[in-house]
Amino acid sequence: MPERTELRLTPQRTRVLEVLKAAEDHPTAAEVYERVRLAAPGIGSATVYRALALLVETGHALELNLGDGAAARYDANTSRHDHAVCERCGRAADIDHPVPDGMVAEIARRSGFTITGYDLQFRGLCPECQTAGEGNLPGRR
Amino acid sequence: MPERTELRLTPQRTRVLEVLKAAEDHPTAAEVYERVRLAAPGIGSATVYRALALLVETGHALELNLGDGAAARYDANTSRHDHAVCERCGRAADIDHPVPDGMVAEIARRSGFTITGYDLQFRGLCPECQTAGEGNLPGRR
DNA sequence: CAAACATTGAGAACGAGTCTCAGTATCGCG
DNA sequence: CGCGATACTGAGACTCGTTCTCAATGTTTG
Repeated sequence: MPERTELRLTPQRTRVLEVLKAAEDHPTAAEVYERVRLAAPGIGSATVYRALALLVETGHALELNLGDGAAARYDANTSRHDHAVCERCGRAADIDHPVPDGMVAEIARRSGFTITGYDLQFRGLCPECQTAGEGNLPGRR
Repeated sequence: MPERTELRLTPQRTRVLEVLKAAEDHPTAAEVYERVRLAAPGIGSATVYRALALLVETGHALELNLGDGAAARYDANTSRHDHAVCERCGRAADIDHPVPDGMVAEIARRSGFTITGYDLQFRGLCPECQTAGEGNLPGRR
């Protein structure tokens, strides 16, 4: 895999990376763009999208696909981890419990695919929503 | 739990369901639309999208979000299974190899979530794209 | 310094999907 | 059967997130 490692650190890219690192949540590209604009109003969306792609490519960020047809989310925590997504409030908890290598190998063997990775999200109710009962969900579609 | 149970089986909806059931692959909505048009040239895309949403809602089909901003895909096989997605051509193969219950229980215990299910997609290269080398990808952007 | 190359911002273009609207089909009921 | 209420349809305009194009600007290297 022709991994790209080098990246010219322009002011724009620095800001994108800063926003990502400061983010407590897992912002979408559009959200990153919004936040970067606060600090650098003149920046173009194309630049932010390009920067994000570059950061992912160079291993400085992860792109998460949390299903649901939602837009990809970005995460400056580049270590491998999965998520448990609350079906009620949308909160995502980090899960650090990889699928066993043996299972991946077995699936590769059966399917004929060369497996380079996987995305795994658990669905359920977070502890808060379990106790909160059937009341007030926030404005999730 | 199924909010909506009734569904009027119009000719258009019947065709959409037929196409889905006949599909060996996991067509996107746009592909379903194309195929339905072969049999019913006058049909509108809105009708197909509406029919697909309805089929998913009534439990006759599954909607797969295979990540990466790709279009949703539909599957008339409504039993639990996962997918391996080709990063090159987008094709999805069925994977019938569930995550062990023990692992799910362990994750529930550690995270405090009540886990009701999970979505798992493997990424990689399908057999065809492995042998096809770096040449001719289909019209994937 | 100058040519070669990389990066940028603006906005056009794109593709998937949704919405609106007027017309048509179907249903329920007297 | 007749008729009004309701559901469904097709066309196409529209939205939204994202990518592309391109001229301008910045940076590197010889």
